[in-house]
Amino acid sequence: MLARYNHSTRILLALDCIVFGFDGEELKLLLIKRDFEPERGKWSLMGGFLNEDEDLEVAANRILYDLTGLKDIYFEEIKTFGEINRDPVERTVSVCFFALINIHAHSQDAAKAQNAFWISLKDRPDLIFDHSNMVDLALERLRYRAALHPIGFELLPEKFTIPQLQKLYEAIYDTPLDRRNFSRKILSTKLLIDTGEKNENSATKKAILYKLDQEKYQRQFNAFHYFVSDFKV
Amino acid sequence: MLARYNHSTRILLALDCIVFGFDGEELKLLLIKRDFEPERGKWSLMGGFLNEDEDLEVAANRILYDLTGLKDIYFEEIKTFGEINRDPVERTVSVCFFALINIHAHSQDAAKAQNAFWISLKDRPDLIFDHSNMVDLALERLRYRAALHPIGFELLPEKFTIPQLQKLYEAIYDTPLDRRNFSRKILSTKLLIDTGEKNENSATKKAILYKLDQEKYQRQFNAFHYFVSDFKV
DNA sequence: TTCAAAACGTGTTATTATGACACAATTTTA
DNA sequence: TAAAATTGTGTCATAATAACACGTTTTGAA
Repeated sequence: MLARYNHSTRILLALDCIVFGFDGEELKLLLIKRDFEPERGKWSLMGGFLNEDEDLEVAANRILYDLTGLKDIYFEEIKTFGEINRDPVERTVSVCFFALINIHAHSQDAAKAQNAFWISLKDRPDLIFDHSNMVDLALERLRYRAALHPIGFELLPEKFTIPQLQKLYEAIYDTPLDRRNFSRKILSTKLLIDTGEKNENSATKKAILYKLDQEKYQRQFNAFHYFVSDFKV
Repeated sequence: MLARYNHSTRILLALDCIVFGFDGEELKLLLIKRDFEPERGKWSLMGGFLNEDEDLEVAANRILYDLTGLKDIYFEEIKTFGEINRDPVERTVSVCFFALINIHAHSQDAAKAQNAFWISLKDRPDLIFDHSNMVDLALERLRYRAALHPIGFELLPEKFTIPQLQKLYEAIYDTPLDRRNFSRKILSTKLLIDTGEKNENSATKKAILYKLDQEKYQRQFNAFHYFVSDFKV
């Protein structure tokens, strides 16, 4: 054994992830129906432990990949939960983060292997440990971020319409938004490119399909936009 | 030994804290001149290890108390740093947070006991490990938060003038602000109460001393205010 | 074939917020 | 007593916002 610090407490470090998805109508969570101990049969977030030879960020990507089959997922760290008794099995400190994915793009097989299911936010069950608190905080953070930064696009397919984007924002904030003001706001960011196509799935007037200007998105990511202008955190 | 998870990796968990202070002119950091190993003689952030019987948040308060003699300090978690080789002594994951204190209110004795000194942000030395990255991130986060939330008050004494507050914001963003627009902005929040007193230390026109409307501050904390309206994150 | 219903795209207007700038008042000191 | 520094308040043109109206496209029922 090499040199070590003279401090006895070494702790199991977990990561727990809130995965948000959007089906066009509602905001959803990818939750695990546990077929393993502890708390078998109950619902929880997807999680895992940090390995000895693994960066924390690498571990987060690994856990997301195991759950969704996707790489390069958008995620943000939220908070590290470290109450003594948060895990009844053993003292565990958990680094918690949320991820945004296109609900139609992930691997069904990967989700199935983890016994994971999409659950509407409005129907969310009680979760084990402090996972419900984590979801509360994730939702708060998502609202905070999405009000100012264009992260909502991460939840949509490559091509999307402005009404779809609006429905997403309405789902995130659980509030109706004015169609005309929202459209003006979004278009003023110049982040959207008209693909020339229209949404053929519509039963009424077909909406214009846009795609994100990826280059401008990366460049302007940190500029405030106030997507939901009357939103108070 | 009670039940444990079947996972071998248990890790030393550290906390590192960026303490910001403001002396009326410049934004400063409370840094440690290390008289202990490792990296004796170099500069670092104040830190410590999480104890077995201690909540993470309690540990953060303990570390801040040991450094400043203050309780109920304003602090926010920033990020958990978990790269494999971030600490050359032993794998250590560090929960990093920043704190804001009134530079004149803390205990000189406590700081002296920790060999801590106030260093202007502009003169900041290289720090050990990844502590310089932590400071960068803390500053970014402070700017982000202070642009939208009235946390700047945490750095000032109980009674302060609007010009003092403006100097603080100018120090945080390292940019000049328009005196008249800033004043209008701040007063429009209705967070300031005129104490009826004036700043007797001034060599010219004495500015009005205000105090924070604590009740309204707590209530409105999460409302956006855009204190620095042309600030881009 | 036509018309009603639903959803989409764009425009108008009053109000408020912002950014740039001017001027008068206070205090100390030369 | 006047100059210099600093503070408090005001103005104005422009931009952003919130509330609201109208015409267009598309489907499907009459």
